[in-house]
Amino acid sequence: MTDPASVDSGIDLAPHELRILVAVERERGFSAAAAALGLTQSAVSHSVRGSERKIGAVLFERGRTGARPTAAGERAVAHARRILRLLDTLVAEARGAAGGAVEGPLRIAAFRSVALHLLPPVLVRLRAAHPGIEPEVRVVREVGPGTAGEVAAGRADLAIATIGTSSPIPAGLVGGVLLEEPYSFVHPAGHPDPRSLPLVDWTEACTSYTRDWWAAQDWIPRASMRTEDDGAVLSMVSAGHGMAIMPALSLTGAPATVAITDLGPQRPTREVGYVTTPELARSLAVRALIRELRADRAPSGGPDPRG
Amino acid sequence: MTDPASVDSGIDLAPHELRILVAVERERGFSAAAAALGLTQSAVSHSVRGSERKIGAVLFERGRTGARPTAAGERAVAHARRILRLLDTLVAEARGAAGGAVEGPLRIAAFRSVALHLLPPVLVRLRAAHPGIEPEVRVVREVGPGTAGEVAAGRADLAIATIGTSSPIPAGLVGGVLLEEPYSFVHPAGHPDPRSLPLVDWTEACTSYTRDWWAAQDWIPRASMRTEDDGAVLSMVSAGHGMAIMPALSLTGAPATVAITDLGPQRPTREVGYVTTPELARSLAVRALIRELRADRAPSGGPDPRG
DNA sequence: TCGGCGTATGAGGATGATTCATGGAAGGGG
DNA sequence: CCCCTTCCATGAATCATCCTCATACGCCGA
Repeated sequence: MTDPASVDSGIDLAPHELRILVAVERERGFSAAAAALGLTQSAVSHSVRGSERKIGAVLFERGRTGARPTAAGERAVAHARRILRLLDTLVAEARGAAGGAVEGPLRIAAFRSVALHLLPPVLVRLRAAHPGIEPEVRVVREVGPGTAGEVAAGRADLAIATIGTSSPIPAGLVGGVLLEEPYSFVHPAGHPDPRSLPLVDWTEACTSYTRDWWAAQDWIPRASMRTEDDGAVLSMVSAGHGMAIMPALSLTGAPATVAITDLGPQRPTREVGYVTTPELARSLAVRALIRELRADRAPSGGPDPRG
Repeated sequence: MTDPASVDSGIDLAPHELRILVAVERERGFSAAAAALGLTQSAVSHSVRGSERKIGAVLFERGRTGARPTAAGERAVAHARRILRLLDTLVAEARGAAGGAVEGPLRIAAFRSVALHLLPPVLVRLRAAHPGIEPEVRVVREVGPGTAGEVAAGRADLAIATIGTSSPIPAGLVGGVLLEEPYSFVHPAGHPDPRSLPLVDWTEACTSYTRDWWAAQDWIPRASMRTEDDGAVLSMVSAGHGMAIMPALSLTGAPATVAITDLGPQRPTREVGYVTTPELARSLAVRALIRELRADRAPSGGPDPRG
């Protein structure tokens, strides 16, 4: 401290310190973070204390129930995540530039219907083309920050998200539209008057997309029910308890007990696309995945919106 | 490689290793880098060797004349600079969040006319709003990678660059347009037939912008001369040795010995904007600078292109 | 063949990270 | 009220890592 030359030796945080900060924030506690990292609680305590001394600010409020980040801690953790990701891409890109194969983990955030029905064949082809890539799909609710929020927070490399005027690509991220899928009218097969059934909705339903459509209809649902996810909606409809307006992806592999009716040219639609960071968009693994996603979309028709 | 458990302990490079890579690239040699960092040549050699082992690629070609980066090394060094910068901002912003102030250096790359005529009032207001910020402007020729290249290489935090179809924002970076400035016809005041004078050009002139305009004109310059920069162009014109087509910023504070003629509605224009990395776009200092840049642009008219 | 200029390498010491063992503080039952 | 659990903090010992010193290697030009 007294010697100015001694300052330059250690103002910056080492990667393991950054990892510890991120883990403490994620696990909401020192002990839990230590367990998650395979370290001792003491090591985490020492490391956080050292980081705080280097930075000169308290990063976590320690309490009875664990540790929660302060305002300074929030910022530090957000930067830490991005730095760690850049460190990974540094290694990956340098390897790639050296002529090596594409390899390493690839964290994908997707909502349920995409993870179940769109990604599997894509990832099969991706692994066939690039055996070194290890895709990890995490299902994320498309509410709040949604899947794109996972990318923004550094917890995912690429997100499959609904893209539109009401949910644009977040600032600082890049992305593109993969497919525009129509909503269809789903109802129990053989029901005499399915429109009299209550409407079954779910939390992630993009109501803003369908609201305009409802407003233009001459019939409105008798009642409405809300369920957990689109799979549950399909179960309800299949059991004859209601009808629903669902996007095509959620209807993939629907049982024969439900009937699907096209809503005609005025039907509502939603656009599904990918979102990633500009950095990762340049990485070979992410580009390979986007290529496969596009190749998957291509046979189903539609012009290429790519620039 | 043989022990899988040993892999997770150290794939990522420590800050001091990144610093050494950057120094070797800058100093073009291990010994010179060691001297610059106050280390031993042996330490640099060990460190680079360790980094190469972790990455799995040769980063520098060693020879009797020193060391030069390979393709993999180029990428690694560019990432290293950006990571080191992010580490600095992490500390600075965490301190700021705790103390309430934004502080630290802010490296701006700009071409000559912007540095002379656009930035000064902006930086005055920036320093007034955030006394802790220390802006450092570096004048960079807008040729080759240009100012945006400085950001991509991690040598600047934000670049003022010309943005257009022929020079888009580089992949992996983000940016926005600040102003669209017209080119004007500059000639010696009082000259009877300025169009008969030779055209004075300079290295950075965005000839692609003006070329189309020339093609649509019914008069072509008699001859052309090339000078060092736009300031020299203005001197030549002022001395009566030629005429030129120059953007508005370069004409700020032009002497009374030159006359400026508007080229009418068909005049060529160029767009001037900022370019930064997605990570730094989230930092407080960069955001404050962009805010002041926008505030400066606003009074001169034009809609806000920002999303 | 010999300096001069680069880098590579091995051994030893300093620096720092992790662990072990222990202490303190705050709730929640009995 | 006491105990028990669950957190985090702290000090000393252990262990890994980084740095330096000394030296070896390769390459050029005189």
